[in-house]
Amino acid sequence: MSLANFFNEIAFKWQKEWENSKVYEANPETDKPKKFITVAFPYTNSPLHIGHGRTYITADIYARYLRMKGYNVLFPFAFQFTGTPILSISESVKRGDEEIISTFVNIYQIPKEEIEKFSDPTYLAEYFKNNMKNTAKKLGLGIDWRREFTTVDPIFEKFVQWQYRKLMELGYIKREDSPVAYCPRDEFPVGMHDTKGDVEPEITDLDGIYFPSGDYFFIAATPRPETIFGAVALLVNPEADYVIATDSLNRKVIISRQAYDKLKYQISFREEGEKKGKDLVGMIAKNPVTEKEIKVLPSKFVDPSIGTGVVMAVPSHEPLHYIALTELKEEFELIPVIKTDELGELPGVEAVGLAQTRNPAELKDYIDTIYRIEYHKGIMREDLVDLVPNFMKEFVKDKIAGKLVKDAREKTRELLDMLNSRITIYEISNGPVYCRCGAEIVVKVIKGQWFIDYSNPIWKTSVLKSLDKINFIPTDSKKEMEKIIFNLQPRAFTRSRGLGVRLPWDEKEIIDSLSDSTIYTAFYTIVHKLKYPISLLSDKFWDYILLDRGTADEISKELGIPKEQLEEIKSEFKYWYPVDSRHSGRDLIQNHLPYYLFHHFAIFGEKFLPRQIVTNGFIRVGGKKMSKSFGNIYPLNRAIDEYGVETVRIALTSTSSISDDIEFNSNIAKSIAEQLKKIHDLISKLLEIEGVNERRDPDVWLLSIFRRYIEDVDKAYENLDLRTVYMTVYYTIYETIKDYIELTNAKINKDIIKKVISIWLRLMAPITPHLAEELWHKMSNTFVVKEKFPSINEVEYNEKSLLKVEYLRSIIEDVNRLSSELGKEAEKVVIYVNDDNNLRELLKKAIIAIKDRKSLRDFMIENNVDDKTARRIYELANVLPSTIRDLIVTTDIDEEEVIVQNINFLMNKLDLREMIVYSSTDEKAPNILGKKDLALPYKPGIAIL
RNA sequence: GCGGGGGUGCCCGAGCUGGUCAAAGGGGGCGGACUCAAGAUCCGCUGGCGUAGGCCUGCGUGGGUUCGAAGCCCACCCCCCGCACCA
Repeated sequence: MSLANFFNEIAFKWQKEWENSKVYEANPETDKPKKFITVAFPYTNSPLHIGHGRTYITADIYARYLRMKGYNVLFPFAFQFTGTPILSISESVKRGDEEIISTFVNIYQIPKEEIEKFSDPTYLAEYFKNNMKNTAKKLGLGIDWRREFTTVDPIFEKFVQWQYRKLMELGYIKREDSPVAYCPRDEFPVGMHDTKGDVEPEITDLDGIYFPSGDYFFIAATPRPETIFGAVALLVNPEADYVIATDSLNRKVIISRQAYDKLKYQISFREEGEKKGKDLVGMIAKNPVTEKEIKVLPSKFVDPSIGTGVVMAVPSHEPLHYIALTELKEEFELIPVIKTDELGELPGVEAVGLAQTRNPAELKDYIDTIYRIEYHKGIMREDLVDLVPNFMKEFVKDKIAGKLVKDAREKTRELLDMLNSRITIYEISNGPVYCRCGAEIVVKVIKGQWFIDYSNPIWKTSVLKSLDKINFIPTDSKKEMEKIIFNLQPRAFTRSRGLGVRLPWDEKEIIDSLSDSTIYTAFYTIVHKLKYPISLLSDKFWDYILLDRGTADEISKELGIPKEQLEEIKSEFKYWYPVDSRHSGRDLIQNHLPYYLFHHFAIFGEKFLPRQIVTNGFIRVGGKKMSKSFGNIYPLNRAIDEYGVETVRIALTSTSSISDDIEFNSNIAKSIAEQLKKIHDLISKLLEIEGVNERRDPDVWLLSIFRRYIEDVDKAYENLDLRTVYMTVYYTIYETIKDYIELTNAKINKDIIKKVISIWLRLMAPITPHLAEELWHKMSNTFVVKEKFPSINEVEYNEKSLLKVEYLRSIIEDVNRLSSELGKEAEKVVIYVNDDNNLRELLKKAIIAIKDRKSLRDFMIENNVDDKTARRIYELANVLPSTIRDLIVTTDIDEEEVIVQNINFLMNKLDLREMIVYSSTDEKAPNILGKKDLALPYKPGIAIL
């Protein structure tokens, strides 16, 4: 049987037992302190993968730890159905999309006949919900499943709608026009999951500037509106088609056909006529700010599909414009607009000279550099004032000339707006991007899009302030969160399609997934008790339960729900809330977690913010972040089958610190599995050995050292430093017990080993509960997962015994090291112990001084020693094993006596024929190999013969 | 640009509350055992010099703090990730 199967059989057995005994069903117990642990729930568009696993197992470990520490722990779970991807996948399946279907077949091994049914989005979501739930159970997550729900449950919809009516009342909802990526054929906004090759469409904005030309206006598109002062010509593509259209002010504008086809989704244009590009050439236009007359010229560089197909030429700052104009052999002016220290007066001209090329592709680096330097370091020239007509001079002088480009750009826009000469144009910057239906994605401006106003200064400030009340793990995540919240902008929170909750006041809109999942953790506390007709769950109901408004009598009368039931539901909410620890992946710091805090604050106020937020790093496979495009998604189920539950639980959570990414691969998993097997076998064997009853130094040493382990592991669990827990519990303790067996020559003390194993199993129970349970039942009939976490009071602590054994171990280690280095077996060993009491005292002082970070100089002055002695003693303090170093501060032993008492033990252990101990101050003792002089306190001189 | 995380030996990768750190663990390489042989498995070695617990070089580069720096501080170079309506 493989190791994976071996552990999985154990695991599944105990999972059944726990379920039968309802170990994880939590109900309010008013006399017991509670802990409420939640995780960010999964989106049900595919099975759980090992990335989910990390967050869920971490939370599970924490929940188990807290339960053992005596808390009443609630750890619930639910499923996110809301969102458009499920719909997109479903539609793709219906369409027979090979890419999607093969993902399900190859990565997730889903049967074909199931996939066919995915054309029903709800079926798909349900299918993956059940699949996920199964996997969660297999993982051993200790969840109270009575409280599971999905975000399309009618009760949940009621709950979310209540929340949004509250936000509306509070004035946190607003409407604005908003650009989105849009498929013109399907007629809906698209995201990454809707595009061919899963490309996220990115939107940038450009400025369209109106240049009057007789009865017409050319609209030139530019990313750098501030260079308008240097625009000395307009360029059009002579081969392209242009459209004449009227805008909302009834002006006749000219843009390319391709631009028109895209911009009609953003701006209300009405097509009036058509012109060839070459027919536009020769027209005279006017620069709207300088009012200079400029020519319309032909250039093949102008791409009619970019911007508006009309370009304002600024040869002074744009190398390509300079090239285009010089090639036309036209006379033109060079008007410098921006000055910088790094670039010359006319960067557009200079770049062409420097690059020694007229090829646009080769000039790209130069152009990027000019853009970057001018934007970040450039200053608008003072003489711009001379270029503009009188009525503009004051504005240009005050707001633009001499100002940083960064600021002047905004002011130039203002100027153009005052002249009614500017529009904003949106473009797909990484285009062309195609919809799965085949059509090219465009940008559409949605009129009156609903927004949540996260930029509201009072709301934002309150949330920022309240961060101090929350414990962040890792601590650095708080800083990150602060910055994100500080920069948080209003968020468009509704979509036109997909599964989810309808917006209560605009029922064709669906509240998007991140926005319906902001206070849903409150829902867990009561969902299992809400067995009422939907119609009864009015706003008054929620107000009473969650906000304590109104009286039970009043609500009971109005809704016909018994008063006692209302009171019970409310008190359950009050018992569990707020969340004590919220767990998620690190990526949610920039969206979900801030929203979670904003909404909690808005609805409940500061008192119900989560007490702690834990964010973990990602899981990498093959050195890369898991993603569909790398094809390296690792389903959790597969990992469990291949390596076993306990191995997966460790590999995904405990092999590195919480903020770091974890690499998951078979080598690591295998070595963990092997170690677990070793532990299993060792404990099983120890429980069978007869053992002795006498109590010797190594016995006391073992107990004493376990006291330290309890302390360390307890603290590590509390801080979710699972790496330390893992190293200590699964390796250090294992080695310690091996050492103990060695030290006692396998004559173990029965009671002591039982006690120590009991502690060991309880220390490992949060991380590997199944293994712990299996072994625990060899000693007891109770559930280890419900036992108390070990306390240091369970074991005696004797520093002297500790030091004695550590000292003997260090001698054994030293002798072994020396003899292996010499390449000869030790037969006879001579040991010199240093019993110079002054030196001992000094050493003790040095150890304390080092701990207190005292400088060498202070140490010298305080103890009246010279530089050389001080350095030597500092060095000695370093050389000592850390356990000994710590112990001799508070206790000491007579080295010679300890060795003499244990001389048989040492000789036995080292396989010696003879062993002699001398004191280094004994003048009669021979100085073999000069080792007598080498002896130092706790670091004896050793001669091997 | 802003924000986050990094640069470790032939390679991957731990360590990063300063001291058993010449630096865990793999992999690769070399040598050995087993084998007719190959594979698998097991053992040893894998910076240099030394061969009595030592010295030198060393954790991106250059400085600094300290009795002591891979770890802390400063500067520089380089790499990766995120930046919104997407779960």
